[in-house]
Amino acid sequence: MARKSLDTVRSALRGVNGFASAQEIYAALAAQPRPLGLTTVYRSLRTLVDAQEVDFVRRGDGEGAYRYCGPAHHHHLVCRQCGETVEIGADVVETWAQKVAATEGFRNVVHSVELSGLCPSC
Amino acid sequence: MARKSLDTVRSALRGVNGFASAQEIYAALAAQPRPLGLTTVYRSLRTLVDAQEVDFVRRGDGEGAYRYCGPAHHHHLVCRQCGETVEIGADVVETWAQKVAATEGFRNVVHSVELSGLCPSC
DNA sequence: AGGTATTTTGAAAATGATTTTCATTTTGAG
DNA sequence: CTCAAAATGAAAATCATTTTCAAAATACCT
Repeated sequence: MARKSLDTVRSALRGVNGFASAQEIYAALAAQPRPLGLTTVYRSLRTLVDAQEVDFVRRGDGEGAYRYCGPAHHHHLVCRQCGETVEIGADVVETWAQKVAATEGFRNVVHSVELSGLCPSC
Repeated sequence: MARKSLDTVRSALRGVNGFASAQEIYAALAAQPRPLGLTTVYRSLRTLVDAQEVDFVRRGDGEGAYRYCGPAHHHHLVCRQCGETVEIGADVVETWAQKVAATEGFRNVVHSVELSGLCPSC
């Protein structure tokens, strides 16, 4: 499908430390010599998410945020005040999720865990 | 502030087993003898959330969902095919969340855990 | 009760992110 | 080079949510 644009979005996302919204990426690329249309940015992001190359979460205000994310699956603790994000390991949760799923007879279970609070500086 | 409408929304939410979006509550109340305006529904929900009487989370599609939340806090496992919902205890997660928060120095941490998969019948 | 200030409501417009439509451009195969 | 399929993006359409603002309900004072 996408070729050039996919690479563009991917590297834009890689260049970001943490999360970026589609709008932010679009804005960042607008300065570049070859800007991408908003439509294309959304399309590429979706492709990347489908390919599990990119993580997708919702910010508190409902805006979607994307992050380039290697193969590993993990979770975040985000400050609801300043947006500061900490990556956290969640082995406990992983195992728990599997166990619960098994107990209830559910298959193909995926989980999403969101922790939010106030970071030390807020 | 609100008086009648607050009560209306509160009981509408109580009558729901699980989560409901503002739009859903509005639609449900539209049938009632004294319907509430959408604006008022949103206003009341916000008030209830501020008062910590109601829980707020974002569904995957970005729509906000509200749940009347007595003292007990629990989680769900929902079938992505038929919508079947199972309530699950998550003591493990509760403790884990507290520990992680403490480790990172975050205060006032709330967590939301969503598990979804295919239920036995699907 | 009468009158006025304050609060509550909700219809309609505004916002903002995301998706769709669709015509144009680019790319690739033959 | 030519034609068809894939990719692109501008503009319109969606949709949840918020804001605006004027009318309606309620409270308060005399």
